[in-house]
Amino acid sequence: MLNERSLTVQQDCSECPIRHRAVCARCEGEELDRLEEIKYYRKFEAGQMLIWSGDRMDFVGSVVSGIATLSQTMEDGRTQMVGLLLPSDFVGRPGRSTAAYDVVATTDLVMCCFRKTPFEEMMVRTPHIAQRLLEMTLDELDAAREWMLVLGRKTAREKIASLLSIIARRDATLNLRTTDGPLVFDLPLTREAMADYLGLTLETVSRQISALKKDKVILLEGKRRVTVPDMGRLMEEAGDDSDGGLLV
Amino acid sequence: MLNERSLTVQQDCSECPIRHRAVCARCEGEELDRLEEIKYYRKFEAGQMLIWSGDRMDFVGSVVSGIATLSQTMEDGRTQMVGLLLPSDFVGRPGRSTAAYDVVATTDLVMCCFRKTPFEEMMVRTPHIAQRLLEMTLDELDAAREWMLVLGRKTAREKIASLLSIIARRDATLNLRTTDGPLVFDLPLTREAMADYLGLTLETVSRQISALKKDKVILLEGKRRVTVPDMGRLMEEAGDDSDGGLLV
DNA sequence: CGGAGGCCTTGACGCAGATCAAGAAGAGGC
DNA sequence: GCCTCTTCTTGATCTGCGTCAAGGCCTCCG
Repeated sequence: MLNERSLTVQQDCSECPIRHRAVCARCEGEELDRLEEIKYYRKFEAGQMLIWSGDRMDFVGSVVSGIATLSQTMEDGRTQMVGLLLPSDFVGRPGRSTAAYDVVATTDLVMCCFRKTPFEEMMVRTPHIAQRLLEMTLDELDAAREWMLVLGRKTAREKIASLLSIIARRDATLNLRTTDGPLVFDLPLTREAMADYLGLTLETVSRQISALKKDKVILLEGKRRVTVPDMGRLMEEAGDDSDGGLLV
Repeated sequence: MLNERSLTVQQDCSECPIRHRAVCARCEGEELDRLEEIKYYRKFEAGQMLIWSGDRMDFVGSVVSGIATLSQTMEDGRTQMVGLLLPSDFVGRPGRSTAAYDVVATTDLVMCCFRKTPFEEMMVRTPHIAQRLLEMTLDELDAAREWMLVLGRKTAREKIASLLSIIARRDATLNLRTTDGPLVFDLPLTREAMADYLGLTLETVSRQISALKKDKVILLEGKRRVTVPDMGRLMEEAGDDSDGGLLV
């Protein structure tokens, strides 16, 4: 168990892979220099808990690489994932001192952190940061609302298809693929994490994935590698209009 | 049917009931004067559709009085409410030209509107607006995530209790009541709207309300007037910790 | 090589909530 | 007053998904 280990690495902002999508995207010149001064990196291992709901938060930051999940747990153990944190996503809330959710790394993870107080001070003086953060927050709000429809009204099969199509689309944009060929990607989540995201049990997730495979909507290679031969078909299964996909 | 009727009224910002909670909350002096210049009021009737998902949006604004709902509908008619708009809540998204959701007035409604382009221009020059909007958006995001737990993991009874406790708490803060006496309030939603919010059918909503009444968790006077004799009890039924309520 | 522990799949069964259906309770309108 | 329309309640039945249980397939480690 290397639990509390969080390594430090260094990197120049100008070479940062999330430079133009993260909270710093609009900053240039002096603003960026100032951010560069106060930033520091932290590295986490797959499975490690970054933040416990209710804990004091003394930093905020961006995911540089890897994937983390945001989730809530009830006293009796029922848990619901409320967000998926991908590279460039922002963690923490300026103006709030304790964390509202559990944050767990599902893969090895690198974060670019800022101590909260200096960051908050900077936000007041640097409108570019607040503007970008507003834009990102509005996108997250849209994603959360889209997900409310999934959780509230879709069947188990539609839920799985929705999740797969989101991951597929995201993967396609990250890797700059065209959407007309068959898509191939790896599931970044266990069946249990998928269940927590979708409001299902892991058995139901497994059954529905098997069903989609049997019906040739997807192909599986091992348990994690998915091929989508026809994206339109998958989106039909998700119950979405095949034209307008709102989510990132 | 007085469908497209939208009356104009006038009011001074200094006497506005939402002056200190809406998007304009942080503005003073010249900033407020400028906002006052470009604002205009619109009035809608209960049941009227303010905005259709996909429509061009040429304004943004704040709910001054009344209640509206934000919802999404699938092609086959399944609908999910994704937000409840109360006085001071903001409608519309700067930087986006079409509406993402349907907005419907559930009671008579007054909105304080700004044409989108002038508002966007003002936002760039007036950090106080963007700051306040960021704060409000973060609150909404928290509310949406809280609701994801309700939709994904709670039972029908817990869902109803969750909704009632949110409405009760909200009503208590608006009317400055203490939380220890019995609370009385009117449901602002039909059973069907509650079902759309909770991801249930209206029959299930009706049955669970009857069950909570039978178990003396709530008392009913007519179909809409609710009394909560013991708020702690209601929150237990909602599956929440009886101390920490995160929602507004 | 064999055993242990994660992760995943599949089957059998039960139940919470959906669906279908009938009718009650109000609120207007005439 | 009665009629109509909307909203709500309640009952009977059905079904999708949860629950419980068994076992398969990895990978890691001795």
